[in-house]
Amino acid sequence: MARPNDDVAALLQEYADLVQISGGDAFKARAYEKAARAIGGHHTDVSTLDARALRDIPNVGRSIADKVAAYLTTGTMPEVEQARARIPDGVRRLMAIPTLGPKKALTLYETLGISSVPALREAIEAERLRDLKGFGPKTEENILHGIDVLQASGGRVRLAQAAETAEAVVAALTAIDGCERCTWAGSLRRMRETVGDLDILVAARRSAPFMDALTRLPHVAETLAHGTKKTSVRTTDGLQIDLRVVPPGSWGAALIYFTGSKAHNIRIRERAVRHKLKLSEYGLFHTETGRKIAARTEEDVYRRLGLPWIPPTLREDRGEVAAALRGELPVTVTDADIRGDLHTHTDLTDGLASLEDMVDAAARRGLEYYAVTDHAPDLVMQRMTDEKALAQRDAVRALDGRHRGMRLLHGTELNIDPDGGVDWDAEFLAGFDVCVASVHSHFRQSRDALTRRLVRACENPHVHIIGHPTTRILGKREPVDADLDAVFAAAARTGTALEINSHPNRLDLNDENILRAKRHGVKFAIDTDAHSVRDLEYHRFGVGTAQRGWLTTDDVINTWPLPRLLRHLDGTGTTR
DNA sequence: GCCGTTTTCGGCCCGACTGTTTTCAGTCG
Repeated sequence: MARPNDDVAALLQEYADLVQISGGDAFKARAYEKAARAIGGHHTDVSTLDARALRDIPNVGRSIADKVAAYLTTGTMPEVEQARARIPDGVRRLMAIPTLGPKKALTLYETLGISSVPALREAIEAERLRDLKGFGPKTEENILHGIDVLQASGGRVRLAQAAETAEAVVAALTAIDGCERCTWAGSLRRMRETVGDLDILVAARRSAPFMDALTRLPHVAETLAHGTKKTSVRTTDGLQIDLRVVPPGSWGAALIYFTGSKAHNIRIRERAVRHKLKLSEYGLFHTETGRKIAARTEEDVYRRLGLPWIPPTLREDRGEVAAALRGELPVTVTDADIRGDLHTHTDLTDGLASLEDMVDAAARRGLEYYAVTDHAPDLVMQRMTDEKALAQRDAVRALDGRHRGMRLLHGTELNIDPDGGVDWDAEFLAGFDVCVASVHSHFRQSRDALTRRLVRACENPHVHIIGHPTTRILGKREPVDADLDAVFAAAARTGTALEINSHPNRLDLNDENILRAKRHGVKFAIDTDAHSVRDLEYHRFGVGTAQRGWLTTDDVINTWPLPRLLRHLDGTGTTR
């Protein structure tokens, strides 16, 4: 279901992992990793490119280009197949456990025959790792904890993957004769950060063509159920898709029902009962007469319940029904409200695309301002220097004006050091239009130290935005343990915006933290943290998350017109 | 395996932290 680029990227990454595990040339593994990343982030669909054109992608040379071209024709890559035959896939999956890399994975496989995450947990609990060289008690503890982190996402997939699959399914089903309406519902429509399974809804008079079509879609691995009202399949990447076909007259009621959340549905059903009505996926009915009084659209159903239409992202039973009744439903921020991006990278540090390509792509997206914020020197591996930063500033200034209607800002993403300081002194920092500051190291300091560190970063007058404030990575790294209320208070006091990082692996701050921060009076920046042209599309996930946090345009600084934004940036860091 | 060139092979983001070990390997960003 994935796009060809992602498909190929996953395959190359898998090969890189297998090379690493089998102790192959580390530089070869690195080369495959770089090619995977380059292809994953490449803007054109690689299935439209031949071997020659593939070689124009940076870090893709003759060997990989030929392999990819052959794969796109034949559907297999022999080298990967051979590597798979030597090392079970479960061994590779062990590497998904934080703190467990290729060397430990191979040791576990070779000495104990462990080739799955559950088997590893069992082995640790049976104390079978005790005699293994290089595995002490702390390592066991870290692995067990890592498994917990990994499994906390419980088989749920991230928003971007779910959205991509859903879009493909909806496109396929919409093309079928007799399709009156088709969309996704469920937690994807509510934009939860992870999605357990996809709910697809079709309005049509006959269901069979849609049910059949679903089972025949590419990347469908198995059919779990096949009926007239509901069909369920599982994709090759393990995502379950439930399709329901409803009569067009029930569309609105069904959409509400299958969008959820369950708690929201219970809340509005209770309201129906109090009005002597009954709400189901088929419609809103008079309890006594059984007469249908609304069902065709969501608006109709909500209206007959005495409510305005409630955006799906608010339907979590967090007080949205009460707010709606008071007429105080927030007018939440939308994709169209986003005027700029204040956190992006280029290939000067770890981005994939050049400054020019990123800027052109931002202009195509209709942004009114765009900040380039490459990494600062303390993140040593990025090899940033004062000279490079200044040269980039000249390049940014020179490019400004290339796209009428889009203003370029030169910024940086600073590293918040263990004490809360950042890379450059005040004088140098003053030269940037916008400074994002983020934690990139020392994630496991004490709660007090982390809190002080983030508060101090907020108090730095040159820091405008705290990037990915909790540093969590879904399924990989837990949020840092800081007193977030203290951080939120400091951010509000100093006018430092907190980022809503839109990358689907981060979504940081998350909805619940946004709600808390907003109560402190914090302002937010919804940024993509784009490392490639394609990443610029991630804004919608950040916007969805912001909606779930009840944010309006007044809360989000990059929905503001440029003059207001610049005034705000000028005043940041001073206590008001 | 890629890149760049000093065109035919040498260098490849580099440093810090952790845990295990007793001088360093593995993992991470």
